[in-house]
This record gives sequence, structure tokens and C-alpha cells, in this order.
Amino acid sequence: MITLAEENYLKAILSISLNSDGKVSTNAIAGEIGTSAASVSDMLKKLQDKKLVKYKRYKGVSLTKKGNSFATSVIRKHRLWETFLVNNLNFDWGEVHYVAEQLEHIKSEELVDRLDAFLDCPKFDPHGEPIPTKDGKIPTTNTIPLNKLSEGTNGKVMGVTLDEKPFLDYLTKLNISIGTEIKLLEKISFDQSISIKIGNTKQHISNDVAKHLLIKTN
Amino acid sequence: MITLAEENYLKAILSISLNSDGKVSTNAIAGEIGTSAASVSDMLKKLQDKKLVKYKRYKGVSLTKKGNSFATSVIRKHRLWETFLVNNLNFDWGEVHYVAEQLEHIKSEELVDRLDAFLDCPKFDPHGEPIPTKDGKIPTTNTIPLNKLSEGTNGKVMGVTLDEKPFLDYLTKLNISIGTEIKLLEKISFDQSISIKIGNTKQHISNDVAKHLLIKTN
DNA sequence: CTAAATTTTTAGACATGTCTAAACTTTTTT
DNA sequence: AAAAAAGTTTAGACATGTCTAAAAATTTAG
Repeated sequence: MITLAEENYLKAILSISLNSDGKVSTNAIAGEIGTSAASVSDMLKKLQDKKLVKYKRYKGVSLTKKGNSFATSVIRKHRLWETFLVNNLNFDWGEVHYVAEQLEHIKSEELVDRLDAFLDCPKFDPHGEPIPTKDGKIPTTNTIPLNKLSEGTNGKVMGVTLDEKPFLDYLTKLNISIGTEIKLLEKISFDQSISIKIGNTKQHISNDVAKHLLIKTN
Repeated sequence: MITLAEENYLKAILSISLNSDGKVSTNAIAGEIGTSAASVSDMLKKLQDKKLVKYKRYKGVSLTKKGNSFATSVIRKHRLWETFLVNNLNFDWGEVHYVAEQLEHIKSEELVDRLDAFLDCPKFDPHGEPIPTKDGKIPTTNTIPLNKLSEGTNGKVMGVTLDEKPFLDYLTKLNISIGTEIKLLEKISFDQSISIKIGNTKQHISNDVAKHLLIKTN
């Protein structure tokens, strides 16, 4: 039986893997989970014993097939619940993360299947993030982060890659949501900040914001 | 902050209180939760420290106002989730208990409020059990257990007071569900078993089954 | 290629919640 | 009212998951 803490570690390892190459470091996990490196070391040994990760002291960690399957399932549940909360319970997209972090640990395959059907098997959650299928496949999109676009390019916001209230509230304030049309006007080389046009309004945003916006070019 | 284990103890104490008078015994709680009397003793001390129960060694326990409020809230969440699972996800009424036991511990007042609204503020769950309101009031009904009816009386099943799959599956087999019309034909004094008529079919059921069926007489 | 800085691991402690076995109260029986 | 039975609590142990401080390994810099 896998515990709640173990699920959170596996999810963290998968999240980090998806945004970087090679083995995942202890410190990165500690940062993601908000715990000490010592605790991470302890847990990695336990996950190793359960054959959920491949781990060598000082050399970082990666998920086994089994570990990856659990982690993907947690993310699937998280995103399905977020979809339910926004679509059916009228939550704002910035308010759902904390609740979904709890709901993702409910153990019942039947529940997930039925929830998925109830929601009409959505491919993306309210943040535009892909919902893994029952068999663990993650839908791909040909989108690129806004900060990688070249000047003068038009595109549509297809998703965000950060699910935190302050960030999402800021986007809302900027009038950015899924589907918003954006034109990249200018990149400032000094701090990688960028000027964009939304509708007829010009805005200026930092690289930190731009990198979390996934764009499909027209 | 109240823990999952604490919530389960409070819920157990409330459940037992509702079906009996006076203080709740350690053994009764142990039986309800499926743990040892020793563990219950330990936990009662902790709940006492948190002002959630009134407890005297060897003398049993009762909920404080605060404890009662938490316990009622857990039951409210449990029954709202059961309603969602049956009404919206098409679960069978015998399958929902285990899942609702997990969902009842999700912490988010917002979530409960919105779920309640989504379900149109139901007064009773799929088993006919009353759903406590947000302010802790439990709807009452003028129903009586089937085993207390007198011979020859007609009535309608308004609820069951046991939420366990084997029991509910048996009821389904007997063609009994919420709303079923039942006539009590005969009570056998030897074992308190009873003969009943459902539609045009005669059935014979034990007192153990009959006492968990709440009837509204015509 | 050492020395310093960084990262990671180990050691020891603590909180929560559980258990069994033994001791202690209370209740029931005779 | 004493003895037996039943119910309850304490004592001591264990598993999980966390922490801080100190030690060890690895990486980076001079």
C-alpha cells in the first residue's frame, strides 16, 4: 500500500523530471515539496525499497516504471478533480489547487473512471494542462512557452504551467486566460521581459511570467 | 488542526451517542472504529486536551459542543458525498461508503458549500439518512424501525440506518429500496423475526435486518 | 590539483497513532 | 461482601514521517 507522503514524493519527482533532464536531485525534491533534504534522503530509501524509484546515494533519483505509473495516476486525478471543481462547482481557476491536492489522494479506481466519464473524458484541465489517460499516456500539444516566441508572432494561450493562486490571479488581472490571443511585440534582452498585445492593449510582463504561458502560434 | 484519526473518533462517538443514552464507553468506540480499547484510551486523552470531549477515566466520554460540531460536519460531508456519488456518478448505494469515508475528510468549507449547492441542498442521502445542515441541525423524520411496527400495519421505507455493502446488497435482493411499500404481516416472538409483504410477494426477515429499516406508516 | 563551497547523507530526536501484555477499576455473580 | 468476570487504563514497543546538527561525498574555484 502506498502512503499519501509517498504519492507526494513520486508526484514531485515526476514534475521535476518533466521540466529537466537526467536524474532528479535531493535538493530539487526538497524544494518542490517544501521539506528538508534530510527528509528526502530518508524517503528515497523507502521508495527504493518499494521499487518505486532508482536511487544511488549522492547520484540523484529517477522513477521506475511502477513509480512513474503511480505518479502519473496522481496527476491524472489532480487534473480531473480540478476540472470538476471549475466546471461543475464554479470554482475560480486560482482556487482549486489546494483542494485538488487533497482530492488527488482518494483511493478508488472506480471513482476516477466515473469522474472521468462524468466530465466527458476531458483532455485538458482548466489550466490547459494535459490530463493523463487511464493507461498513463499524457496528451501532447505543439505549443511553446511565450518567452521562446520571436518578436511579431501571434498566438493563442493554450495553457499555463504553474498552478499557484498569486500567478493565476495576476493573469486574470492582465486579462489572460485559456484562449486569449496574444501578440509578442518586443523582447528586452536586458532582463528577458517582454511586451505583448492583448486585444488592443499593450502589456509588459517578466520572463518569469512569460515562461509559464504555453502558446499555439497562428 | 484536527487530524484524520481525531475526526474518525469524534464521528464514532457521535454515531454511538445517537443510538444510545448517556456516556459512550471505550469498548463501544473500539468496536465502532475497529481498534483496540488501549488505543481508544490514548486518543480520548488527546481529545480531552483539545477540549473536544468530556472524559473521566473508567466513566465514559461525551462530546463537547466543539466536538459535536466537528463530528456533525464530518457526517454532513460524508452524506453529501454519498449523494453525489449515487446521483451524479451512478454508483450503487452499496458501493459508496468506502469512498465517502475518504472524501469526508477533505478540508475545505468552500468545497462543502458548493457541493451542497450543486446537489440542490439535499435533506437526505441515498440511504434516507438525514444530512446535517451547515449550522449543524439534523433534519428529523417521524419514522420508526420496521421491527417496532405492529402486525397488519402498512408503511413506506424512508431510510436505512446501516451503511454496509452486505446489508444493502441483501436489501436489493429482497427488492427493498427507499420508497418501497411494506406491510408487516406477522412477528415471530421466538426470534423477533418478521413476515412482510412487498408488492404481492411475502418475505421473511430477521430482527437484525428489520431494525435498520425506517418506516413511515400510511 | 588541492581547498572551499555545495550538496547529500547519517545520527539522534520527536510527534502521531497503533499494538500487546499487564495492571488496575468497576460490575456482576454467588 | 468477597470472588470472578468484564471493562478500562498504563507501560513499553513499533512504524511513519518529520526535524536539526554533524559528517561525508561531490562539485567548483583558485
